[in-house]
Amino acid sequence: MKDIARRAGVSQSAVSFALNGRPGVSEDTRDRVRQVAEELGWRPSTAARALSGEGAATVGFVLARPAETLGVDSFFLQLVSGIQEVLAERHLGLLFQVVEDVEDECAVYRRWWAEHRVDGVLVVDPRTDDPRTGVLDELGLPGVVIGGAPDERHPGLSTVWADDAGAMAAVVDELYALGHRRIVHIAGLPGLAHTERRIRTLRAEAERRGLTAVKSVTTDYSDAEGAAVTRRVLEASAPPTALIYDNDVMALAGVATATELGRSVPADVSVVAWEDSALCRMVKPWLSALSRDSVEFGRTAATELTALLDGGPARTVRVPVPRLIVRDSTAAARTARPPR
Amino acid sequence: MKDIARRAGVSQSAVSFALNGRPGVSEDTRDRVRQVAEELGWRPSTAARALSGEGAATVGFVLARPAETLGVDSFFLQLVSGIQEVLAERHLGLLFQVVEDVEDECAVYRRWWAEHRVDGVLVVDPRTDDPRTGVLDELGLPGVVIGGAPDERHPGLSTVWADDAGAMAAVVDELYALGHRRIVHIAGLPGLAHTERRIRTLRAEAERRGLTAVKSVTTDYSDAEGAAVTRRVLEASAPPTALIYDNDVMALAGVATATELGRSVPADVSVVAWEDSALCRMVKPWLSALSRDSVEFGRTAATELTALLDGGPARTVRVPVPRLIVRDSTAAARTARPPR
DNA sequence: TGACGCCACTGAACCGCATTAGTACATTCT
DNA sequence: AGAATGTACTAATGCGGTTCAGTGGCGTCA
Repeated sequence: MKDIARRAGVSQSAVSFALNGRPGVSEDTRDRVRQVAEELGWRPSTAARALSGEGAATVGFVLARPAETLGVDSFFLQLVSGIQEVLAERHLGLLFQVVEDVEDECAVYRRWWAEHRVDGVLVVDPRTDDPRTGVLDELGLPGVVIGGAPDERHPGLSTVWADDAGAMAAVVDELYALGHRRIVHIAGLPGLAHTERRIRTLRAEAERRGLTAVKSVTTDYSDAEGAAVTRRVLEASAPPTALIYDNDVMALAGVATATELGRSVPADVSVVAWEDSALCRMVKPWLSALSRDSVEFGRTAATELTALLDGGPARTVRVPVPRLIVRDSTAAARTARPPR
Repeated sequence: MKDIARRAGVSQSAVSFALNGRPGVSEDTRDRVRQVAEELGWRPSTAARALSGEGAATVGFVLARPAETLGVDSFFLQLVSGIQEVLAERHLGLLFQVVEDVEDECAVYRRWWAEHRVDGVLVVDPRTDDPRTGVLDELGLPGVVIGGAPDERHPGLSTVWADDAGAMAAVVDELYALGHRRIVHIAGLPGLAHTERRIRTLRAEAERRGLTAVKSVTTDYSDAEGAAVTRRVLEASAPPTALIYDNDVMALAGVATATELGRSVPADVSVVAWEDSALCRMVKPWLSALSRDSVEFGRTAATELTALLDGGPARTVRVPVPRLIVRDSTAAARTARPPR
């Protein structure tokens, strides 16, 4: 900046004013300064900016998953991609970290905030009784909870959520209409807010219709557990005629398992996957799936965070309800008992 | 730091010395200062540190892929996870960005470097004739090329690479031993260095053995193209008896396509996937695959980068050759022509 | 025509840390 | 005892910006 000032024949402060669009310089000077800055390929040092109170121009994103669980999951990359799109426009950086669990995640938030590394964070996989929101509150760290329940009362935090309850209701509607009365929901990690929401909704929907053979089983989202649970429930007496999987990976594993057991999908058992991805169209039968736009989800979350950073109020935003894409893995329930 | 200085009854500089392990303070004072710092939960401001010449304590990672291509790909998340592990130990941040193409990627490097946002970067998906290495050289930005060919002569850059050539040779060996003479390699993006390496190696291996019905076809890694190419080559006259796919997603799509065409895997056609993941064990038949430890790959790359940042020399490191895990999708070639 | 206010700009302080030059005191050497 | 050396610490400076309190020139109005 000193160089620019010298070359433009003005003081350093004038340069600062000119470049930041503040009043105090004539348009002539402003243009001249801009031009010189351009020529010199000048870029403000984020460090210096941050030091003089401007914030770090960076937002944080922590993924609390053991490394081995980071498997075939298109959701996060797409989410991050959407987030990026919005952040990049505003020249905000994304600081990314993978940790083991939420405790570590809290520690990361504390460190980042203390080190003035980030201006805000995006929190994913909210849980029932989540320690992270409390920490953010305590620190005064602006944050957006992605996928959180809207009932959280942490005034400083925004929430972006999908209506899992509505989606689950729609799935049950569809299956019920097809004649399915025995349904098992192979859920994701217990403790995750959306897992609980889905489980609660399924139970409510079942009760409303007087269905007794409907239940949820939690898993760790892995293909292994998905397969294991599938085997267990299909081998029980009075096995379900429809299975709802909380992700595409388990759904695929489930179909493979069912096939091994001699059950045909969808003739003997219908399958619905909660996440839609290329996987769902990669095996026969193509999987009926709940589809949502993860990239857009990310965009929305990032937009909310930037609004928060601009001093806007915390908000709760609902993204569109996932749509059920009916493909080949759902069909009318057998009227008779499935074989053996 | 001012507070610490006051509370400990010393000057700010003494605090700096004490906390950074520099000489100039007695052990007594050092301990006292440390204790006070601890009590106050003090953390150095990275901005201030960066400003006084210490660097940004951050490394950059750019993914140049259109958002829609970021599909089911476990490789990157695992890689990043490994990178994180090493960086976290040293309290280095990871700045992450997704862009459309390598040109944008170069622009990001320039900006990051000009803004003093990063101390170094990790470059993935190196290409033949890659503009990025030149930019890094020009800027003097320390970098590690992940998956690069070792022959690049950019003295400042380290390279971490896997021996695709060796792996490809091993695969051809195996298939040849099984009696396969007509092989098609459904490759990834043309222009990627490792794609070219694999293609070259396959051609060389074929020539060495006098095989004429061996070829590579490039794709965009998507299941759609994988399926399309599979259909095309299997419907040709004298179709291949073995297919090598450059990723697991295409391999899966390929098996599905082959099945649709009435070809059985592995009886009619053998399939090898270049990347091993849960996907390979999620369908029947389980896919034979080339397996490597992506997390470890990430660790290695990050380690090289930290070495570079510490002023170490640029190095070229080879990670273990991917191993071929033989499962159920490879078998001896039919001696007779496959049906129709 | 002098007081007033506005505009365009400058000088200096400051952000939080690292670093270098300098200082006060104690110890050792001659 | 005075000089030389060393130790433990302090004061001052700079990193690259932002910002605030001036300052001088100029037009306006009474």
